[in-house]
Amino acid sequence: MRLSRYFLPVLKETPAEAQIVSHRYMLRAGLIKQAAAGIYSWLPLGLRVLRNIERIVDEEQQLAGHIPLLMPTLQSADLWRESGRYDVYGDEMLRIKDRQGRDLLYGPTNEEMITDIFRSYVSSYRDLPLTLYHIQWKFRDEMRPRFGVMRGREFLMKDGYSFDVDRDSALVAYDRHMVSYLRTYERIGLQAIPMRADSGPIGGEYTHEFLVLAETGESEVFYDSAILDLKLADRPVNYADTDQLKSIVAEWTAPYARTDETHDAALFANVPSDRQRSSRGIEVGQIFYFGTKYSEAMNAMVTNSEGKRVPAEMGSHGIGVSRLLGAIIEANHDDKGIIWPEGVTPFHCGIVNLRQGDIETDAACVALHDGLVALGLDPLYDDRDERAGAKFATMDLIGLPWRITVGPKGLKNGVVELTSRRTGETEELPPEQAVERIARIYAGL
RNA sequence: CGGGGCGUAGCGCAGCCUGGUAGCGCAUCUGUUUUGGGAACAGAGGGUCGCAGGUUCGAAUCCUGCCGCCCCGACCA
Repeated sequence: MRLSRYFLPVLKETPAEAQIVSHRYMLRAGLIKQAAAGIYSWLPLGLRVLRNIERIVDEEQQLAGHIPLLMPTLQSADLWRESGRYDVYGDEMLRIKDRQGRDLLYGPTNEEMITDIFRSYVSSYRDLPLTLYHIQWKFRDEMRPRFGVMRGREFLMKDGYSFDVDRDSALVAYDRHMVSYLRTYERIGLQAIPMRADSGPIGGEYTHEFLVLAETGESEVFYDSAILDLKLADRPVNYADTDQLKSIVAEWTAPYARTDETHDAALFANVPSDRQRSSRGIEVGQIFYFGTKYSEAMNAMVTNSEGKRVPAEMGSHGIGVSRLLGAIIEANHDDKGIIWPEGVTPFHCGIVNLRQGDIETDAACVALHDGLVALGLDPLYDDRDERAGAKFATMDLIGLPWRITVGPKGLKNGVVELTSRRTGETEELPPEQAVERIARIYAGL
């Protein structure tokens, strides 16, 4: 993509309303534009990142054997009356009337709708286990939206719902989700720690929140630093192997890690003192086994192997997709701008032409650009007639992890510069090798 | 929803207290010179001062109401 042909409205000055770094950079780098309190338009660059995250989440869910579908944003109030939540949910639910005076709502979550789909078609344990999920916009009319997409009213979320015939099998679904979430965050380039969460009035210990450590996080968290060393890395995961799932979950839930909601000072004291940590965290996902709350209320029954009709054992599991952008930036930035992890970067690398208009330099940039595109990569070529400083500032702000700098001086020696946004390290090498290097970096992703 | 603050050019702001027909920086456009880390000079365009009403000869400025946005709190992926 040529920058001169793209739509990238970067801001030199920080908009007054943005308080935290991720919000400021999202506005300045032209990722989003606020449409109303807690509601945002996704500009081209922001949309690219959002789609990348969505794609990774989607791929990992399907690897885990979960089935995608798509439910609407608008829902009829009837299902919510059936579950009893229409009156309970309160002002956070955006309620709408259509022209016939029927009560609709903009879905804040989808337990009712998925339970209705499930009960319409599934009646036997032979069709289980089943996990259905979608990635869809939600609306929760927060009292106080803030921090940009970290705490918007409209947000994109992957929400999945597991259905099983009994508790044991539902807990396998729970483990499967935890493993798939660990893989997802790792691919995105984030360290998200599963922490024992508060299960609320339903009770039970089977809920974990995934938190990204960041000063601007809204939750206070306490953990054993040993958990930071855990990595799935290239470990092969077989989702059919419930023992493997269980052992991975055991590994990640062994070190102490809790939010202030569930924090237990006595237990925390057992952690060796040099490993006791407390900090702030951003919640980017939650898994939750809640049993038969909705299946009983909405009569979602299945026949088990003994011929008995039992309510389905359910869990709901969410990843805040749009919120992840904010979390990624909070965890990956410096004073010049964003530093995207390779897994989600909107463009694989930037190409900076230091002498736009110089025939040889222009030709070298185009050759680099086309060479990368031929390998299936997506470079952003800054072909504006600007000074080097302005071009570098833009590249630093929008945070592409790699930059190739092309100028007449280097070309005289047959080299271009390859610079890492994260480390700032620069290496001179022939253009063809720069292309190969970029290709190799992205090969496994 | 309670408390506080803000709304003036695309962005960041001054002017308001003490009323007299709108200004600065950046950005934009034209031209010239420039070009290895946010260029210089010259010129130009762009605003019903959030909306409505009131006071006044006259309102960005004073008064009233409304709308929007931000911050702190209680609630949340």
